[in-house]
Amino acid sequence: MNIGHAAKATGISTKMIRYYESIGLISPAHRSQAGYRVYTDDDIHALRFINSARDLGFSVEQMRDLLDLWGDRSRASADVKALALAHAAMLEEKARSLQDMSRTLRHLADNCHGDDRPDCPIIDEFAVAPPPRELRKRQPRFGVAAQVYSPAR
Amino acid sequence: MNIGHAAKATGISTKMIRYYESIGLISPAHRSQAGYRVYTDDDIHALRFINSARDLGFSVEQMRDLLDLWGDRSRASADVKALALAHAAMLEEKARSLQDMSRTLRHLADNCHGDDRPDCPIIDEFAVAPPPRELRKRQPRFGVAAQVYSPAR
DNA sequence: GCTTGACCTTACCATCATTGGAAGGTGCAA
DNA sequence: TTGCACCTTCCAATGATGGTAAGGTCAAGC
Repeated sequence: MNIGHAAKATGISTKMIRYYESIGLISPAHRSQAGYRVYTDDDIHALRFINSARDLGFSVEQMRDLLDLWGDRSRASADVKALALAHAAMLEEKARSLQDMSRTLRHLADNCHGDDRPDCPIIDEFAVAPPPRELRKRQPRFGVAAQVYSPAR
Repeated sequence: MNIGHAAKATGISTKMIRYYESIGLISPAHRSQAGYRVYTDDDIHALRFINSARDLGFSVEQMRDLLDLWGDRSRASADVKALALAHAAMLEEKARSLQDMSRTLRHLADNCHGDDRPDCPIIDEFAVAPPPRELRKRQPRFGVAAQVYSPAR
């Protein structure tokens, strides 16, 4: 199976498959005589694993940990569970934070006429509110896959 | 007021202030004889506005739209409200998506012994689940500030 | 006046996951 | 043989941010 076929079979683009190989997330594929990458069923299995983990918001580094555990069947269960639960907690925290943002925005919008009058608290409050000396700790500017916990290695 | 002072007054790093200038989000600051950037109260006002919008998850492009509306007071209210509500809706959708991910993970973890036995559905289901021919449309791989709506220009 | 240290300047490079393109080689079918 | 779809590697860009290096400036203390 060549890389295009593997991409269709796993939902990961050929670009990303090569990238994952280049960063060592997956082991280098075997090559045909012409130099084409050739994928076995086991490779496909691993790529599907990666695709699922990616859909669940795991970062590449987290996937690396999961794949290590996968390879090390003897100690998989407990560690994987801990990793998954920690990740779930982080996802929930992100979700809460997004909801807070949304609530703030809707609150501002509620006090905005929405007609042609120029005064609108969305604009005014934004500008007026002083940045109080970092009580709100600067969030890592967000991307779901940010590493927030250091996983059990 | 020079850039360091402006940074402390607004909560935006000097790096980012220069960056925002370089991409045209803010107009170029006046310069002192020595070439130092000099900021007026109006500039500080704009930077605070940006800081608040950033905290609410707006992308640079979205902030650009908001700043345009800010400058164009005659039609601000309705457009800003629409922009804010659309953004709020997007934030909620992201939050829901994160919660779905979390729920899936916790569900998998529930069926994982968490002891030394090697079988753990977190691992097994990941790998087994086939990637059904793109029913789940590939999410834009997430960052809160992704442009999802095209704002009223 | 000189030194010191804190600030400023520009210009790069790195990050993370991903996409795009260019330039060239390969496989297969008509 | 031609053509097209696929493959290869390499290089660059994205967005928002952090870092660093090499050099200029300012103000205080001596």
